[in-house]
Amino acid sequence: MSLYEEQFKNYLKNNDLKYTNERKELLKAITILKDHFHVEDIYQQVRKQKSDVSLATVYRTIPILIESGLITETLSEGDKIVYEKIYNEPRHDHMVCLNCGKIMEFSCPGMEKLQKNICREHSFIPVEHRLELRGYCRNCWKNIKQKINNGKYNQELK
Amino acid sequence: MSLYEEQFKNYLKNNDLKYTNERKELLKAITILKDHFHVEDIYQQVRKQKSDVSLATVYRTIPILIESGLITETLSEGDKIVYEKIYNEPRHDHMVCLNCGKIMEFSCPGMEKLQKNICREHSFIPVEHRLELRGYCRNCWKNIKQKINNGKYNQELK
DNA sequence: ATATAATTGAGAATGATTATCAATTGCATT
DNA sequence: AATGCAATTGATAATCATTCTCAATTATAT
Ligand SMILES: [Mn+2]
Ligand SMILES: [Mn+2]
Ligand SMILES: [Zn+2]
Ligand SMILES: [Zn+2]
Repeated sequence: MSLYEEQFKNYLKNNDLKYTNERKELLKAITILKDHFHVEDIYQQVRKQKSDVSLATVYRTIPILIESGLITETLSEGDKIVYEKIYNEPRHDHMVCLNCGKIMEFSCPGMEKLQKNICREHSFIPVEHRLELRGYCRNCWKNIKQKINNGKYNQELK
Repeated sequence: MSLYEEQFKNYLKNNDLKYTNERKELLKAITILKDHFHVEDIYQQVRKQKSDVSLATVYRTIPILIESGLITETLSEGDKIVYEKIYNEPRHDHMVCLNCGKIMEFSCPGMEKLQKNICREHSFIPVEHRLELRGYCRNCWKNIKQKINNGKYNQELK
């Protein structure tokens, strides 16, 4: 039994929740998914596993996966929420390109330290943080500069 | 004419947009609103001004207010988005209490510097950032500790 | 005053998420 | 292994914030 499964089953047991086939499939799905994913990605992955888990159950299970420390809500793009695995994964924050939507990861221990100081100063007990840098990735910025030089920077970028 | 109005009218003119009565009322509304507010707060404020601006127009105007640099999308609580004024206001970030929802502000120049460095390292051109610390405010944490001591920390906190 | 493109309100539509509820199932206990 | 029961599920309806549609209105350049 993987550490992932161990962690999940422990959480379920401690909360009088059952380890159902659907939850087994959903656990498998997120272990397979890479990087950042949407609710719909999870749903599509269980379907690839030839399982009939309903979308309602996907939604119902997400809070459990979060509570059990396996995934987290990373950021929201428009109305869709982006999730990712966090169990045994290194902490990190995100840069999002405003043009192509690419998500890049980085980590910065110095920043964490500053955050802790600030919390102490305000008697605030931190549980989690979310830092999102929005701007333009190398490629998109190159394209934008080009269009500006050609006088084509009217309305649309893409 | 206030700086606020000046800024707004300039933006409108530069983009072939009209300075309508509805936009006048909405501008007035956000100058009156304090701190962090929701779409519904803006709508309620224009109604207090005895104006019949429709909710659709409130939604339509928000992107314009953002584009013209008057307000910004600060954070999202659940499905509702929280806005605040930024014109001539000092930059800052937010702490949100997971128990009572209180939003506290802070600023940290050191953090801004680190962010710039990271962007440079990744050839990322930053436009804006959003940092949100989630945890428990002084009061809520005090209550929580008390309940733990009394063995009452079963499910609900509040 | 006129022309024209932008704007508006009302209400329909969208789309992600949540709630409902009868049928099913995991699992602790005989 | 059979029983009992609370937890779970799928199907589908409901929510609710936001966006879209379109005919009627309005701001602004000339
Ligand atoms: Mn990530
Ligand atoms: Mn603020
Ligand atoms: Zn990009
Ligand atoms: Zn609090």
